[in-house]
Amino acid sequence: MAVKGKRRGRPVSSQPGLSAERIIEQAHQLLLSEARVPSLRSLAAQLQVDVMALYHYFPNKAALLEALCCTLVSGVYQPEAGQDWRQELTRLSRSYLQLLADHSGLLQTLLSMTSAGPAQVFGERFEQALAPLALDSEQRQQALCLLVDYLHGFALALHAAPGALSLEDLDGPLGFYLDGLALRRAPS
Amino acid sequence: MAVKGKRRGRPVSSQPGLSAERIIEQAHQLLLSEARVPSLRSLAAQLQVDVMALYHYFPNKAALLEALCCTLVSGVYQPEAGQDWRQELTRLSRSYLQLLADHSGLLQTLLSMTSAGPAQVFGERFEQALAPLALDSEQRQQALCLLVDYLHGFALALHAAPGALSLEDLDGPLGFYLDGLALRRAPS
DNA sequence: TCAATAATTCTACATTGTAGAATTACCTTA
DNA sequence: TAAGGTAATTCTACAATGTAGAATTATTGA
Repeated sequence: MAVKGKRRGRPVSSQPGLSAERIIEQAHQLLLSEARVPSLRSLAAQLQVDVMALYHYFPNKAALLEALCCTLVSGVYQPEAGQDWRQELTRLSRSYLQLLADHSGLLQTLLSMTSAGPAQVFGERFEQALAPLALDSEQRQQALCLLVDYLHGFALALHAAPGALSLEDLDGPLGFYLDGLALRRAPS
Repeated sequence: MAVKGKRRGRPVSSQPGLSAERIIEQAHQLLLSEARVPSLRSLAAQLQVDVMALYHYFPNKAALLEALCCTLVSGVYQPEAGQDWRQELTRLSRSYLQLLADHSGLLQTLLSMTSAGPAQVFGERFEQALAPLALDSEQRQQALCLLVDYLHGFALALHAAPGALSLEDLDGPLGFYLDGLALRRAPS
């Protein structure tokens, strides 16, 4: 079914028309307003277009969601050099968790992307924020894994049991983590 | 549709018949063999029973999966008192992660259960393993959150990008975490 | 003996993602 | 300028899924 007996076939190209960008933007809005990944049908309905039109721009739903994920990197905090590393790492973590919480339906997609996604960017910026500590590369790697997977786990908990947990509950464990990092910088 | 024109209505009670236990056990086997949560139809097919028969034992699929989760607690390592806390915490974490990895389709269910599940049990046994450290309760709580959510995040990554990650990749970050804990026990 | 209740199958539906074909507009080249 | 190819769209259809509701048959308690 379509959007109400619209004329079939390619439309005249005067109107703005469909585009990958419009699709993604609309998907993003729906994701935020419904707080879950929209069905292709509801997405198509919002765009006043037949479902199958979406398939002209993306091979399948997963690809569409990946594309959406790629647009989210701007929400990841960019640490400033020269600032307190704890503060910068806290801001970075908060922004990333906020992003995950706002798009919790995308967690799976997020994690299955190997590059160019927010997870990747988080990793890069983590390194920047952590530079002042001058840890060796192995420790940095482990610290990153611990933090990023922790944040993913936190987001998952937030998603699975909403109400039982809130963003503020990040502070305690994050502080604990940061303390551990700090102790490591200055071995007695 | 059923299992091929089986006689309708309640069956004679000589045979073993269906039960919540049989359903859960079969679901568990399918979960392991297909490496994903089975559909109710495939589950019913294995049990040679109509799909709707399952609804006599569970109000819905989520409840069935929760019940399954409850049977998994036996897979969580029980720390022994008097042993090295690092070793015990490592064994505990490994066993829990293994459990999560073997049942990754259940992550969501796992986290939405408020009690009696493996997550709960992990928490309790974490406290036991950590007793020798004599941390104050706030630090214990933070340490637990950090670890458990980390493990959930790790399991999610394992699930979303299989092949990119393996269980051994736990060791680095876990060691990092344990070092942090150790530093905290003996403040200089 | 008979009514209630337990355990089951059958039919049906809404929702989802997606394949394949038909339709119409646009663009290039002869 | 006509024709053939390609781009962008709608339509129809299907399979998979969870689940509601009713029909059917056995068991049990009064």
